[in-house]
Amino acid sequence: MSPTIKDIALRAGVSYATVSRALNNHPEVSKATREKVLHLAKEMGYRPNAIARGLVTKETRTIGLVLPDITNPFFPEVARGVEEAASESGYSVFLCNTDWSSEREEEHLHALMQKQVDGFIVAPSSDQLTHLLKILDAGCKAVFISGVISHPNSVSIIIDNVRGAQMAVEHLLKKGHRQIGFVGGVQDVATNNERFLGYRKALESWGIGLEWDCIRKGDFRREGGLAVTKELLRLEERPTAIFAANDLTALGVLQAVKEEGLAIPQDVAVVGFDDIQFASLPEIELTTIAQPKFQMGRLAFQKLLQMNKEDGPAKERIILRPKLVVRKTS
Amino acid sequence: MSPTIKDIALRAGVSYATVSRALNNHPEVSKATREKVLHLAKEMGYRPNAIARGLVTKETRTIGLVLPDITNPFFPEVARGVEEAASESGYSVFLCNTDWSSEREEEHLHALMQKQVDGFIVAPSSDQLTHLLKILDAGCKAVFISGVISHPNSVSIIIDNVRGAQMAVEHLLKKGHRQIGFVGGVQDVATNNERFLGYRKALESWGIGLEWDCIRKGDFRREGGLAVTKELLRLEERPTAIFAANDLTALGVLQAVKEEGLAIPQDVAVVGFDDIQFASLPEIELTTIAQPKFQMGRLAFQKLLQMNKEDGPAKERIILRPKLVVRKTS
DNA sequence: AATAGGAGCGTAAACGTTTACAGACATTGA
DNA sequence: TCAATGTCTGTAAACGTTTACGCTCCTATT
Repeated sequence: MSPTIKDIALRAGVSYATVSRALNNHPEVSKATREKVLHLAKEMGYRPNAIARGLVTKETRTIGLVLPDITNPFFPEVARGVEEAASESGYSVFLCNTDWSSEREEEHLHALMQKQVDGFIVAPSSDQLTHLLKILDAGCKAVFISGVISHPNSVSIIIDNVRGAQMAVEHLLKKGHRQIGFVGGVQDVATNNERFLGYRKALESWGIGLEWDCIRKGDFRREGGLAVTKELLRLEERPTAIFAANDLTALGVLQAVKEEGLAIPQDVAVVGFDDIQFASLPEIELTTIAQPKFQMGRLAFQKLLQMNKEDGPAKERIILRPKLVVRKTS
Repeated sequence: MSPTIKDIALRAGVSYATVSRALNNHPEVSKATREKVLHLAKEMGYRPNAIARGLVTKETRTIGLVLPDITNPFFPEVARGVEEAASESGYSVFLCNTDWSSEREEEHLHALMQKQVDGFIVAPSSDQLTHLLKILDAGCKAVFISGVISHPNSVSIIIDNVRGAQMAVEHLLKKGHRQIGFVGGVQDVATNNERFLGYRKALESWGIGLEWDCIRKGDFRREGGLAVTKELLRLEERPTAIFAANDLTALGVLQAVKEEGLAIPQDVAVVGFDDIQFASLPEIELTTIAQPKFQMGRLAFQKLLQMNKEDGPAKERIILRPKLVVRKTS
């Protein structure tokens, strides 16, 4: 179908090894033949077969990006960073969506390994890390976004979730709130656990006891935040403020508050986490904790590339600083 | 590193051709050896090398998804549909982002071809279709989302943009508006052109002349909608309603109207296009034209698969029906 | 004039699979 | 008993590259 290196060799009257060398700018080929080959290649519409090349070089210039929910605006932003950095370096990226399922995550990792990706960027879908460790032990390189794994073949890029959550809750405390609810995300996910921990720490450091009634789990999506908050608001002692584990959840919280006929932030203050682009809409103006999503994506790819080049063990942990963005919901 | 078919063959005491047959469930291998091979494969942690397989079968079980802006919530929804359908069938998907650049689109297509993808799903970034036609002529299969290309190797899945825009504008007309602005998206994109055409048709059929001052181009993002609408609202005869080429733009329009101190929908009514998930937020309640994003993604993959199986020329054109969703901004 | 070195190129092996073909052996039917 | 058939397996080629090795000239050095 498409011409191969042999077809070019035939017409150029040289061996196909020479063609390969010419195309790859190896020095040991004469100017004359290089030009002849290059010209023929263009003329014949030659496209190198990356599969064949990958088979021998053991480098596919391909990475896997495994995300829990591409539908959550936090992740596309990260993905864009990854994709941009990757394509600048001539890499392509496989996108995998897990729907927060550890099983689907594992399946995807399997598939990607078989496709011989040069590395993984994964935002873990659960605390079930055994299959992640397995691929690292198998020699694969990976960088983890939001979720830390200590392994020589990996680097973790995380925001300080505990600190971020603490900042969020302290902000509410400073505003005078004492009854602060927590609407969590998917259970057994590091992100959620850490943010909950930050919530606890903030309350503790202010000498406020945990009110377990005020602590609910959602699903990191709007629907969960909505449903769970409705329950919260019907408590006898309803919270005067709510910290949501992420912005999507916070949007659900806002909706619930509104539907219960309460005012924001007068009756109930709300703080989210992520600072997705929709948090800044004038109709929303959600107070939240910002993370450098796009940069995290770029950084993740850079680190992965770096690990592959100089392949001394990395085991790095990059901790980014969260930033409180105060808007109108608090 | 990882064991190959030959390693298994060695330990099983058979030739590696037999191992291959056993692993692929070929009928001509005895039950005994099949079981021995399968058992050894599991024990040794064998993972087939999809690259090597792809080289001989010329099937990589891999497709390319080329999108203009993964950051626009419309596309992740489509992507999720594609991804889900793909992984159900054992396919992986390359994600490519073009930032609405025709050049980057072409670069991505190049790269994907070299990686021997089995097909493309692309939402064209411009009306510059020559490079798309080129890959089709080269024998690649593709399905196009929102953007129609007539070629035996392609099928197009589009929503009837003209009709949708018409519905949007007619809705505004019925509400009594006569001065209706159009805030467009990126220029020379089919989606934008068709929606503009629908806008014109609606006005014409009601006998209303085009007011070129009321017609502006944005960038399919919030920023564009915001900036451009500010201009619109400062016209002497400012529009009483605005049709935005997509929801992201509409969000910018809403913001502009708000910042100009005008009321929605009393002073200015707004209709968008896409029905992204954030359009339904209680704080937004954007009237818009809905498209079945997730289903479009799934369908796109199915059609692509189908083209590859029964490879008679397809040249299909699937036109989906838009749906007007009336909310509070009109 | 002889030799060393280098430039340019070809040969062949390798990467890990799939698969056409052929061979070995057992089974069946006459 | 022999041929014919069928079942299972092995051999080898192929997919499109890269690259180690070696060969042939040519040039420069002594």
